[in-house]
Amino acid sequence: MTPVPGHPVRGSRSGRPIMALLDLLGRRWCLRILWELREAPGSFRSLQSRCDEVSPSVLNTRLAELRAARLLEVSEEGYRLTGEGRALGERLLQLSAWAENWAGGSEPPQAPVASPASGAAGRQGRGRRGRPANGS
Amino acid sequence: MTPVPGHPVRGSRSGRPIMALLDLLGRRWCLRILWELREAPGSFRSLQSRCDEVSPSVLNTRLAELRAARLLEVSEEGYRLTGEGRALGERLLQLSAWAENWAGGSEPPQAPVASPASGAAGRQGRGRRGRPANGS
DNA sequence: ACTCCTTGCTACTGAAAACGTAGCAACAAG
DNA sequence: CTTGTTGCTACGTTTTCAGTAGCAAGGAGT
Repeated sequence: MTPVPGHPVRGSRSGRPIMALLDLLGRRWCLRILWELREAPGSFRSLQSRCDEVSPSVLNTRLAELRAARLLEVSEEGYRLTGEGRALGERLLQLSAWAENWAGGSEPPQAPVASPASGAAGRQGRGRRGRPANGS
Repeated sequence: MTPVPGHPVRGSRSGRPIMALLDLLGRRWCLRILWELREAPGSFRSLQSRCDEVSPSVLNTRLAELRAARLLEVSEEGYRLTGEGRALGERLLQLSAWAENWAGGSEPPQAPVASPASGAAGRQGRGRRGRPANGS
């Protein structure tokens, strides 16, 4: 089910547009697809290669969702953003600007914080303390 | 593995910060968590209820990732955004503004476009035409 | 017409991520 | 000591993704 503003989505039945958007954008490859199309429209297969060879099944699913959400459409030159999609793309561009700055502040990729690994959450002992979280 | 700007992430080995960000934000509940914390800090369980009872395992994973990404930290009042996190939150606010407009244009929730259902992609016949995609 | 190639997309299977529920340790209050 | 809350971990089920194979519908070349 494609999230559409105005009615409940995964994780929220409020129907608030932002929730529909957050659900839609929170799906894998969705942001990336918008990002790629923001630069230039493209065919299915071209888009697939630009998105690091994403599997066609997922790509097709995302494209269908994004079309249902009216963020992109099909044209002679392939898939491209709609007017609304382009407007959203502009916002994403600002995210990129933020990300550049973010990168500047976290260069040292030398085990900065422990990541919870793959599985469910992590390992470590058992319960924690009784208050906030493990101290900063 | 928590995506960090400066080195490869899921779906992109370019190391571009925007890719790390797109990967991070593309994970479920991530955007929502930032959104909720943007309004006010909160404890683990409070955050869990605000995020529609997200399962604690995923929440914990996301919180760990977001902390590793330095977007949020732990304080007396619970989890809260860092300076960078707050800056990102501002961008998300703009997304909300966009979403409101988006909602205005797509009110009619009466089977506007066929969603590809749950499974892999969809059904329908088999192959399509040989050109762009199924008409707009 | 007949190959050869490209494109859009579907099918199917195995792997990874998310869900959902249960429950423990560490306090705090009564 | 009992009751309640908080931060999380465990783990079995369900959903989503990934990966690969491949078909139908053109188009180009011959």
